[in-house]
Amino acid sequence: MSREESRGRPATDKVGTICRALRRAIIEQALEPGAKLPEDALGERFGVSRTIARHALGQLAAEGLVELRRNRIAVVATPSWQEARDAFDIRIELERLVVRQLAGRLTKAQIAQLHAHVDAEDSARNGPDPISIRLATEFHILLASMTESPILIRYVSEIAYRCCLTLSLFSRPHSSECAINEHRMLIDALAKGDAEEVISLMHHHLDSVANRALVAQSRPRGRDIMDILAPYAEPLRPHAKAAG
Amino acid sequence: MSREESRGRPATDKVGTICRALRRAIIEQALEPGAKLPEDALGERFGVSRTIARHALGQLAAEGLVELRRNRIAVVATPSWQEARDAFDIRIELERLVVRQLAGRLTKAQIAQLHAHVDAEDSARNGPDPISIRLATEFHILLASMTESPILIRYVSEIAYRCCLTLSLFSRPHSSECAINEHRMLIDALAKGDAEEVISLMHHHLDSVANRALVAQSRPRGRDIMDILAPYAEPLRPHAKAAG
DNA sequence: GGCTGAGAAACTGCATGCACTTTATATGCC
DNA sequence: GGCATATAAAGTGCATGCAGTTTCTCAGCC
Repeated sequence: MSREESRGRPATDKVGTICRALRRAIIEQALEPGAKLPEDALGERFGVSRTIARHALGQLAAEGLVELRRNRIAVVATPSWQEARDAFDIRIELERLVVRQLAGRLTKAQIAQLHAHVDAEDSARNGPDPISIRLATEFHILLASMTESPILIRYVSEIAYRCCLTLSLFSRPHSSECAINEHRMLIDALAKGDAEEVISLMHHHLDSVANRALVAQSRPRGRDIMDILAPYAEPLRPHAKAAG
Repeated sequence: MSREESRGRPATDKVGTICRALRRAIIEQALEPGAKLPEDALGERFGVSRTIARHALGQLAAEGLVELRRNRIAVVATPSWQEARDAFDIRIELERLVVRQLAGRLTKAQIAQLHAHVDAEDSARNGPDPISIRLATEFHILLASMTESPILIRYVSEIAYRCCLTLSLFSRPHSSECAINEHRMLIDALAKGDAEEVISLMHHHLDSVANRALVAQSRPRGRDIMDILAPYAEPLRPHAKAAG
């Protein structure tokens, strides 16, 4: 960890800056799913050229936060309910790896850091939903980052952001108390070092989050018109629109 | 799966074309880890401008196949032994999801397709190593693609490619017979539908592959000089080279 | 009034050009 | 000859410009 600072903040990494900004805006729902992201506007806003903005959009698309359609304006991704479910399934497995690796191996400083983060979640509890959702997400990313496994960190972050995005789509007014409590229990179990217990707690926790959010395919708020109307659609005439 | 063709082959997707080509070249070891990838050369080779080549490199870097250092020529990634180990750990979990979801749910056509692929692996057995490694990797990707879960497919593909890359770094002359046999057993178990058995088989299979490749930190062939020399380094003088 | 279609505006796809950084080469010095 | 330094070559970082596509706007028509 000496000369490999590669992922730090290399001098003036404009693309990275824009990515971070957009990522945050998206998970805080400042940019809702479906929101348009024209290269020009982005570039102008961040004081760079379209080239850079475009590159950043490409990265975000690779992470699944942005949808890129040829010759069309990029938009914030709107995951389907099924994709959300899949994302959570994957996330559960990945975070299982995280806690398995971390159980009983955290330093005092790290445990303090985790507690501090949950404290922050606590203070934000009565604030706007998006903020507490973001903080909850970042708790998991903080956890992952303690594994010091770059690959695991990247995947957990990515999938956590994606889940965060779907939360904003499907979740009702967010109820964060229980989640915060579960975070605290998680920390305690990690400190105690009982791997089995931690894994079970994490599984239960993520399952709860997913279920609180995705129960019964709750009305997909910003979803595509075609999907929303699907149950209402009477077969008029085989109109051969997208028959392929 | 009607109007969402987004990831198909949109008209003339130059970036995607270059990505696919490079990806394949990398996992077939036509481009070894550490190989330089100058934007100019790439652009010229594929008949596009640097802009496009650059964009493609960005995507591959996001996948972990390419390393991008500011102001320096991009190179094919050289994962460390630890990263390789981590990658396989993650892969095991992801592929567990795949087979869990697939057990007992494959159509006859799909099973035939899988058998056909293994047949191809068989024919390539006496050919060059890189080809059989690639085919073995693609078997797993084929499997993943049958889940029809875009997220899972993407993650499994990505991690499989990464593992494939590390195989080329650490593996001794590749011995593929057993892997092929394990693939066949996997298909049979999937067809039979015993989820537990399939999961166990897959776990064992991937573990074997990882161990065959990564035993005892076998000499990292193309690794960084500094790492190779680390065990030999005597503390000369605190030269304050990269003390930060 | 509502629908259709032509033209304008807005955007993306991509190549090219210039400034700056790194790397390779050659020169001078000891 | 061996090492440091200057200089050229190669390469990246980024902005800009043009062509082609999509989307918006509004006049014309039923």
